[in-house]
Order: sequence, then structure tokens, then C-alpha cells
Amino acid sequence: MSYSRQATLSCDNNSDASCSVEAALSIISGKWKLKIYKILQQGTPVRFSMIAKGLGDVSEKSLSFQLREMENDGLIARTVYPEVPPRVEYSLTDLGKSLQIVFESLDVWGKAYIKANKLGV
Amino acid sequence: MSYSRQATLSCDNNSDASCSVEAALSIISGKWKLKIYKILQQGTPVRFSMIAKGLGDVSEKSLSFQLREMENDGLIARTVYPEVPPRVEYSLTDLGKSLQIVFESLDVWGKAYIKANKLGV
DNA sequence: CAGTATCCGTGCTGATACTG
DNA sequence: CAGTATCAGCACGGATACTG
Repeated sequence: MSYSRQATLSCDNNSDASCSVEAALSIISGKWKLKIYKILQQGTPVRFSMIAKGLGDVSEKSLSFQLREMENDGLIARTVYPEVPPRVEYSLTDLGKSLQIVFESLDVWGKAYIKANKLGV
Repeated sequence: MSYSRQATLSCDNNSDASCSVEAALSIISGKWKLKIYKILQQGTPVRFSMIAKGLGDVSEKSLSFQLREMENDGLIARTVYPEVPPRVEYSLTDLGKSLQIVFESLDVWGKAYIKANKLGV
């Protein structure tokens, strides 16, 4: 891990009210996080390779990194089964599930935006 | 302008429902956009230099770029007064104002996240 | 299978200098 | 005043090879 995070997370020096908003944004921002979320949303734990397959063209490193960030943020749970070959399953935590309403809000606005700007195609 | 946008915008090839969410995310993602939004939220049009002052340490190029993106996305209106010296004022459009509820949603979740992860300080 | 290590390309962002 | 042009740095994400 050569770099960590945008550092907007803790907002130590915050005198503004946008701290929580920026925290939320930094957590859900990431090229694959939304799609990972959608995959895990089904409810049953999903294996690393299955997530990779669901995403299509993600590299192992990128997927691993995004998953690790989501785990560190408390969005997903990582369960390792001490088997051979190794098996690791990921699932949404309650905190992760609570993102649902945020995505719904973004979905509603996104649709309104697309409509307003006539970006149908 | 040497580069344009992350290209997740139009979602031409979308077969998934996350298109609108990603569109919304790409639009509000940007180092200064949330703070610009907060400044313009007061209601009265604000001049370029006043926005810069409100942000503190943003470069002119970065601010200009963020404003241009927000304008292109229909979030803010740009009014040029043909005076000397030139005066340009920015204000939120109705579409921009409609982001309010999205930010509220992010704010609520962000607060819950901070609480869950004990990131107070 | 599920990663990690290393290298690398690109794009976002900033600093500085210049213009109408 | 309100930008634009150019240069530069670094974070991000990807490719490939290697490991427990």
C-alpha cells in the first residue's frame, strides 16, 4: 500500500458543517465501490473471485484495495475460511446496508439531472 | 482545457441501474464543489474573487475549472457584467438547489458513520 | 484461490505567469 | 477583476508477476 487516503476523512480542523458530507463522499467515491455494493446487496456473502467476475475488468490489486478500504470504513465484513484453497467471503455490514438510502437519494437526483440535461443517450 | 471528464457521465453502454448514481457522484465529486455549493447556497450571487476568498487556498485555475464544470452540469449560473473592471457573478440554478436533499442525505449518513467509527477527533 | 509487490500511465489539482 | 496557458506533482487505478 503505497498511498492511503485523501485525508478528508477525520476533518480534525473542521469549522464547517460539510465535514460529514465530505466524509460520506470520500467513502463512497471509488471507481468500483458502487458496483461492489450492488453485488453485495443481494444479501449472501460473495467470494473475491465472484466479485471480480461481477465487475468484469477490474485488476486484482484494484479490487483488493477497494475492498480493503470498504472494510476499513466498516462498510463490509471480510470472513476468511482457513481452507485449502483459501476462501474469503465479503458481505455488507449494517453500516454498509444503511448506505442504501444515500444511493437512493443519489439515484433520484441523478435521474432528475439526466432528464434536465437531456442526456438520455 | 486539456482533459474533460471522467466519462462516466452519459453511461451510453449502461445495462445497470447504477448509472444515475454514478452520474450524480461524478457531478458532486470535486475537491471544492461542495464548499462552492455552500457559499452559493446563501442565495445572493457571488463574485469569482469572493468565492476564492471563501475557499481560502484554491488556485485560480482550479476554481475556474470547478466553476466551469458546475456550470456545464447546470448546477450554477454564470452572469457576466460587461464592465471595467469585469464582474462575473455565480449563483445556484434550480437544479443546483435541488442538490440540497442529496447533501442532507450524505450529511445524515456521514454523521452516523463518524459515530459508528468513533472518529470524533 | 486470494491475495501482495512492483512498476507505470493518466488525470486531477495546484503554482505561477500572462491577458482582455 | 476574472480569467487562460503552461508546467509540474502526486494520487489513483491498472498490468503483470509472484506468494501462502
